[in-house]
Amino acid sequence: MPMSPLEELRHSGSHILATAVLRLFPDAKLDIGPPTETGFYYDIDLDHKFTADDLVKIEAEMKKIADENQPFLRKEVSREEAVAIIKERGQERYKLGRLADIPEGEKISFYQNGEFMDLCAGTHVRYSSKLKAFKLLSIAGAYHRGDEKNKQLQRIYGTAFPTKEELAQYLENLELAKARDHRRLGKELQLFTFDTEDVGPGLPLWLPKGTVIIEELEKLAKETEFAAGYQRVRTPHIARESLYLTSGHLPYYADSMFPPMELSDDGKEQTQRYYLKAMNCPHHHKLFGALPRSYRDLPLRMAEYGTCYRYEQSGELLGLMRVRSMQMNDAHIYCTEEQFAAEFKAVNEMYLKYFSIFGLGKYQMRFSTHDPAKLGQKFVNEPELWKKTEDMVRQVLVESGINFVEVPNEAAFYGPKIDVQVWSAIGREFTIATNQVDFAVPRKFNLEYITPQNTKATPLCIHRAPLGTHERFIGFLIEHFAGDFPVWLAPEQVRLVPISDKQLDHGRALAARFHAEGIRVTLDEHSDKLGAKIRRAELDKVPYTLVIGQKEAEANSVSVRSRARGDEGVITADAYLAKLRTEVATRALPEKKAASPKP
RNA sequence: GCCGGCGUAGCUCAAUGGUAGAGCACCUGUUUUGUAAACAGGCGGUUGCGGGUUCGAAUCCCAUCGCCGGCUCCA
Repeated sequence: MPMSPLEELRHSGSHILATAVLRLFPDAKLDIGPPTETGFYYDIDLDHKFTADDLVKIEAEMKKIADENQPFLRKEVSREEAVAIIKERGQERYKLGRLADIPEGEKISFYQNGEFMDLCAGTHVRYSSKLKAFKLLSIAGAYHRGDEKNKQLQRIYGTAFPTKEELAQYLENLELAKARDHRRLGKELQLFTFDTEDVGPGLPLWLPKGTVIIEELEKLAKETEFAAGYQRVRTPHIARESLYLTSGHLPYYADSMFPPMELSDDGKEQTQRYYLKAMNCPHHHKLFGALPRSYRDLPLRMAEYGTCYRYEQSGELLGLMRVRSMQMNDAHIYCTEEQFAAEFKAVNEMYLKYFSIFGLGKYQMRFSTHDPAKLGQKFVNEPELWKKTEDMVRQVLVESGINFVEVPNEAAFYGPKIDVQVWSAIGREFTIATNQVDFAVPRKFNLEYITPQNTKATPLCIHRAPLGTHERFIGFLIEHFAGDFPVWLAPEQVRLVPISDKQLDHGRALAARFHAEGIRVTLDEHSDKLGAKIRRAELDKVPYTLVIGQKEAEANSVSVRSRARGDEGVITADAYLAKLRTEVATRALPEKKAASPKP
């Protein structure tokens, strides 16, 4: 596959990086150095631990190599010659394995620049001097071949662009992305906090302002689900071990669950194990099974914002995006095979409706299927059901005209699924929502309904969570909107700013009125100058600041300053309230489009 | 969990072996302000926690917890 010019440049950057590393550290053993979406890296095995200082030196050496204007030369060789070249260069530790990956019959090529020669399919820029705008960014550990059983190598990341201006722009964007990092904004805007000492890592505490967002999201979900014929249920946060043995989760996921609580009843020898729930489905299955069900009850749609706990590995925690306690926009739809397509389609449509509410334009639907080689291990051993349900899902996707990519070997153990991936402002990729088919677990729970023929049948189950978890979804929204939430979600919708203390009483009366209308309003009572109060409101990212001076107080009007549009002039308080009510009720998006940058 | 880096006041940061400091925030007073920072004073730290070296440790060493950048994982 030919590389794009940018990929060629970056790939050449990684070769030049390797050239420089070998000049400075001749003992380095090279593994692999490809271009990435944002730059390039090279994986290196070396006893010496690279430091930040080393990066500076390596970068300076790379600059020299670029100035040497080395041509990149391609050389095709036989497998035997390739082995000889690798050995001659003392790079057999990883490169022989990489050579073995090249299928018999395929061309084996090396690329040479200056004294450096690397096993490489290509392609490259013609001369090293093409590499003008580049920068080494970081050092990280990376397992050889991405397998944690293998040795961990040192990975040096860098990036390169055709021009210095583009590089500068990229680096500036990285800085801008930091400013909209949800961890930083969450702290600045007082949305949530962590107390890693006494509460624990990965366990977010929601401050009142963040809780407003949670409750607005739940309101949206409840309205939407009610309209779509869902029923709400509630279940406990814990269950006995047997529940997860029945569901089959325990053998697959015990490592990801908090260790069980052992309870002994009244000093009896026998103990009971309780687990914090990591998923809601088993509880919901119990609810389905709690009553006799008829085909007339189907499709039965059971919804709950369920709280789950997952023991994520410490290194995987990341702000709100990866946490150990989470509340999920969960629901399970029990239906017949005939109903499946319509239900699955309706769920996808609900996703799209939500995405338009949040102005989420850039997303990717991933259709995850099973791997036949792993039936009975990673996936339940039901080859026919896999095929049947995967065909059904694929058909719904195609019929709905939804763009998707199909990824084998990533299904849930109980059936195929669709994940919705989005990209955060920092370019990180997240699964924000999921929609899964389950043809296996209902049977384990002996879930049945009576068919029109008075026989018993097991329903299919659709697991779906269009708004994902509060934690991840809000983390994403913070970055998506850069903290400038639409008015309906904004923790503080209106800030009243009196020009002087003389308008304080009027301000209090107005605040009380707005509050009585259900508006989230505050009054700035500081005795600062107007400019300072405006600044404070801007920094707090309040969508509307209403300035009240002598004139406004007398006319019962307000001077409206919109965060998105600036000074909008004076209107009566009544007229403003009417506009605001509409904006909230329609869940209007902010006018200044909060773009979420592409990865 | 693994590799590397980093933990100083609510926040952003300074102090490199010799008395822990600044700006912002907060509180008080003065000011009464027309669309992004008025002025003055005050409060605030067992330098993440625990050991060690030293006459003396924020600073050096060990251990531990946490965070950050990646890797692995992600129902």
